[in-house]
Amino acid sequence: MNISQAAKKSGVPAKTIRYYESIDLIPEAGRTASGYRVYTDKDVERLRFIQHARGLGFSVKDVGDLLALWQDRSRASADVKALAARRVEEIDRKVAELQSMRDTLTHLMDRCHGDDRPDCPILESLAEAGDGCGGCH
Amino acid sequence: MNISQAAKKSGVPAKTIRYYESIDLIPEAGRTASGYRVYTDKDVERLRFIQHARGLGFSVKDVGDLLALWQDRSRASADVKALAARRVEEIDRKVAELQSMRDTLTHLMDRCHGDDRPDCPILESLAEAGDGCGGCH
DNA sequence: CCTTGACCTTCCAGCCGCTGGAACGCCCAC
DNA sequence: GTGGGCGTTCCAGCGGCTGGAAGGTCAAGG
Repeated sequence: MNISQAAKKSGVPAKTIRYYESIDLIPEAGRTASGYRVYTDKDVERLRFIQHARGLGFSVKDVGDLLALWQDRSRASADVKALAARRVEEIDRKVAELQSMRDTLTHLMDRCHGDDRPDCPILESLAEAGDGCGGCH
Repeated sequence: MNISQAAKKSGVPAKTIRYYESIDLIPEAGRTASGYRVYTDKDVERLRFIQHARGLGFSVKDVGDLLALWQDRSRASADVKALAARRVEEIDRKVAELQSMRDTLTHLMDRCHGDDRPDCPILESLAEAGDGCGGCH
């Protein structure tokens, strides 16, 4: 099958497949006499694997490691689990960071009239604050 | 004061200050006879404003808008509040996405032994799943 | 006065993970 | 044979910096 069919079946855009090949995340595809890339069902399976892993937010590098583990019949499941655990930690850090931004923002918004007067604690806080709260309490 | 002092006072690295100037987020700094950039306390104040806004995750473009509103004495606080509200929405979307990844990952991890056997529902799910759950229930 | 070393300048490259577009070739149906 | 829809390559750009090279400047110490 050619690249656009592999793209459709795997959910990975054709451009992205070529990109993955260029960074050696996937092996070089076979070619027809005229230079078109050719994909097998196995290739598509691999692409789907990648797509799912990326969907869980794994970096391309980590996806590479996951692919290697997937391929390796003598892998230890502990290695996979460790990768997943690191990803969860990463997510937790990001969520905590976002939540803290959210808390600051909503707090400031509560104290802002939001009308046509210029008076605005949000701007005041951005101008003054070190702690995101502008010494408001 | 020169750029490294402005950097220290504002918390924005010197390189980043130059970058902000290059993308016109801040006006061109004054120069000494020998070409060194010169900053005033007002410049530092602006940089601190930027730093705080970036710390709340506003894009550089949005920071530009916030700066403009800050400068504009006849602004409506509603405009600022709207920007903040959009940022909160953005955060909520991101948190929801991360949480859903987290849920999938922890669910898969629960079902993975994590020992030296190769058997691993995490890899199986990545290989099979459309829903991130590999038809496990 | 000269050297040293810490600063400053500019410009170019690279990070990540694609994505768009230009400029070209190929293949099939009409 | 011609039109359009595939494929190919390569280069550029997104955001938000960050690192490094190559060179100029400045203040302190010998």
